[in-house]
Amino acid sequence: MPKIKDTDTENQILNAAKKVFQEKGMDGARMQEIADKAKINKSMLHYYYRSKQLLFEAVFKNAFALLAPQLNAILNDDSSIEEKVISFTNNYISFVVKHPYLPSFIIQELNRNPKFILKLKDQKGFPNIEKFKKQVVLEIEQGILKPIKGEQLFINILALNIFPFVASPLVKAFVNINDTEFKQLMVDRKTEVANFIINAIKV
Amino acid sequence: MPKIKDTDTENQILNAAKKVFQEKGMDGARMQEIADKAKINKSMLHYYYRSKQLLFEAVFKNAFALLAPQLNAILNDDSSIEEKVISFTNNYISFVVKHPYLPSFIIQELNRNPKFILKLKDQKGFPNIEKFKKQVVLEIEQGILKPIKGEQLFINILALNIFPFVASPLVKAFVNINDTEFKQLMVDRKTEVANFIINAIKV
DNA sequence: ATATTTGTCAACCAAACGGTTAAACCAAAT
DNA sequence: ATTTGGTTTAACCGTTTGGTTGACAAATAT
Repeated sequence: MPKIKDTDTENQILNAAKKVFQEKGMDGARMQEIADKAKINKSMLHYYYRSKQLLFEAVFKNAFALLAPQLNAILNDDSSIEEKVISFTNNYISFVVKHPYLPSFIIQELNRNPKFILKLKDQKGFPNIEKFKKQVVLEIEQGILKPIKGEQLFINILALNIFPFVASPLVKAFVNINDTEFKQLMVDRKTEVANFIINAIKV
Repeated sequence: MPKIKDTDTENQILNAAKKVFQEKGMDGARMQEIADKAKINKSMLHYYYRSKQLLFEAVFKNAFALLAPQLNAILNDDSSIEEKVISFTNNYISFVVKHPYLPSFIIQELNRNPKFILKLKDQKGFPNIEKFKKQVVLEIEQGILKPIKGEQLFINILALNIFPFVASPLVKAFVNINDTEFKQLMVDRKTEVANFIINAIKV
């Protein structure tokens, strides 16, 4: 071992690759731009990650690993559905503000290559809906919730939270607001969406 | 070999370009693939549309022109909010089944180039939310609806309807269902989503 | 019939792309 | 002091890309 494990370059590359891939997607990203942003020679990209595909997969898995815990919070936690809805909508907005390109990046790239998710599904920590479904059935039996399928409720929660960020240019144009007003509208949604869902499902 | 009155070529090109662009996006699309699919020489693409960018814009505007009337139905119609929600959720699913790649195509490409929507905003027929907002205020005053901002309600309606199609690979993986089950779930949503929204907003 | 315009194609082109190579570099081990 | 082996670089390579050219055929105008 000649040098003291110099993982710095590898990290610079991954950070630069994150930015470029998440902003431009696999097809739009250029290896040269990643190298420039990481301030290293283009050959280093291949030295550390062999190919564009493998570098991309490193970035993608990294991004997905950030998103998964957010979802597991609502799927595997032991609190009530109502509590889950409140905490999830609250947390998710803060999360997206930190990683603005992340949700649309994941969705866009999975649309480009839907088979890719199979590689992720096997890994532990991949969100699983079974516990959530049982909980919904139970709370309906207990007369807490109106009848609804767990799958549909989960899709609705995801949709109301994720969609405005994924489709933000469209939403801004339709609602006819600028970036500042949009940001405020999203902050308002922290309580707005939770109330909306709870009104919809509570008896 | 030109046959009798051949404006047909231009249409073949546009149809092929629609398929390729909507499936692979601007960056992933290849002019050669479009030419092959249209069964014409690659030079014809430039003869009729000058550049990849202009061909793409033709496809994009065409796609947007299909989506806009769907949204105007909920924004400018004279029926009640409840009726609008029911008819929109009902119609939208049928629409997406006919044009599966369309919503994610529009969203993806606007994320890639958000400025592009400014070109569309000027055109007449571009969805405008003002009438809808006034209607929401009115129905709240009349005691029909619970208090909610028109913008938020509109975003929620869009989200619940559009999101599952835009994020279909993700949804399929999380809910752990195959294509057939997903299709069924989407059909169920025709009534499911309408009920969900109405429960959430009706007094 | 002849000339002009429009439509079509095969061949070609320069630039950009992802990836490779071979040599230099440098800190630790001998 | 020399060897060693991971690290870095400039130059290079084959392929693909969007786009162009020039010749030519078909349709239309004269």
